[in-house]
Amino acid sequence: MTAGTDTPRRLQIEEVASALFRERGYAATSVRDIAQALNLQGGSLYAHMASKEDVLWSIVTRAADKFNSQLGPVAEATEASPADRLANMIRAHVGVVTSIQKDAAVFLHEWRFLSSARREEMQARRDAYEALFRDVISAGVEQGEFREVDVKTSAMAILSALNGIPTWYRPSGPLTADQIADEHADLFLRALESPR
Amino acid sequence: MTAGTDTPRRLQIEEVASALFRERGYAATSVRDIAQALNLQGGSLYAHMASKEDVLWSIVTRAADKFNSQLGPVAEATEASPADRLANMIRAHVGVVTSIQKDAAVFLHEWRFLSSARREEMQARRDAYEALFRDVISAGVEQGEFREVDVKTSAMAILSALNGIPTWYRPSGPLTADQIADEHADLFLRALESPR
DNA sequence: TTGCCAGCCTAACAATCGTTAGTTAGACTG
DNA sequence: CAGTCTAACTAACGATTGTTAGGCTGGCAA
Repeated sequence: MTAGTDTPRRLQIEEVASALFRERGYAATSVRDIAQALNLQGGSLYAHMASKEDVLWSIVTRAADKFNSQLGPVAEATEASPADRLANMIRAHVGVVTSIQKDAAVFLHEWRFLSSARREEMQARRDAYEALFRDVISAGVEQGEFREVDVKTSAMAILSALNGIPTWYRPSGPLTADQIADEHADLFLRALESPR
Repeated sequence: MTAGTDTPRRLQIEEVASALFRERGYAATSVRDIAQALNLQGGSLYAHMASKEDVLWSIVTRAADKFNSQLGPVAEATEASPADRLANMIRAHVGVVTSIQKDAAVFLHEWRFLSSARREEMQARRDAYEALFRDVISAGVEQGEFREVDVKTSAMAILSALNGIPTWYRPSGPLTADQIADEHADLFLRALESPR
């Protein structure tokens, strides 16, 4: 009988798989690699998972859920100005990529190895997420708070910069996650704001 | 007898491989996949290449050479101010990622599948390249042209933003490569420059 | 004590992997 | 016309892939 999807063993598997997927990539990580990291045999994993892709799916959806839950409230706080909202969105996004660094890296780079149905679902979620950034930039431009930048280009520049963080951030480094978040918020607000 | 490394057939192989490595990833692309795209059998490729990794190496080094040759002169033009130099570096980098988009994407994402000796060599080249950006930012801060930003964080933000371009840029899109280059140079100079 | 069952093991499966070897058809070269 | 070279073919190799099936074991419930 296949166990549930949130038993302790299953979570261990996902944790180890996340680390390996990140280091070697999903396609280059074998089921036996994952098992070995847990001192198990390859076949034993199938008491806890339905397939290798299932584990990837768990990691990716959990990360996606975290991004949405952390960023949704700030993005929809329309009582704040677009500039404040964008700053909070940047800080929230950096908070996620630094707090679940491994999962975030897998979410960002390995999601395309999902089979087509799941990949398309995730693509749609990513599109919607990017739209949150385009919308707040758009609002800022319309209200004159931001310069007349190209909205899509600016949004992609911001998200690409933030999504690069998991590849170079080290918790033991000289800057805290909060400092990195503030630095990015500062950089991009100055990049966008209209001169006073 | 193995043919040379720049025969027409070899270049075709590299072109097709570059497209497939980009779409599916190096590890998930088989030699037979590459052969099929050229209407050949898998084994036939070995008349033109020593190994699958060799093809990746060709693609990656060619891209790295292009980055160095395009950016080196601009980065070393110390008669220009740091701000001007950084703007030119950004435009040069965007020029490369848009002109050899496929190869650049492979260079940026698949280089880690090289075997260890080659991977370490490429890592060193990447480090040196990133240092060009850190150095110009550093110089700008010292001369007061730039604010007192965190140099490493700013450099990574810029490079991550620029390196994201190959994943979303479409030559048929509304913006030309030059417009995208200018937009990024503009964004990041405003982000860094001291208020007047 | 008995029986159950989760959790692991071993062994094997069909498919596919990168790569090698031997062969063949056709186009040049003398 | 004979000889050589090129570029492809087919076939197979050993290894590895994801996955399945069946058996063993130790601890808990009745």
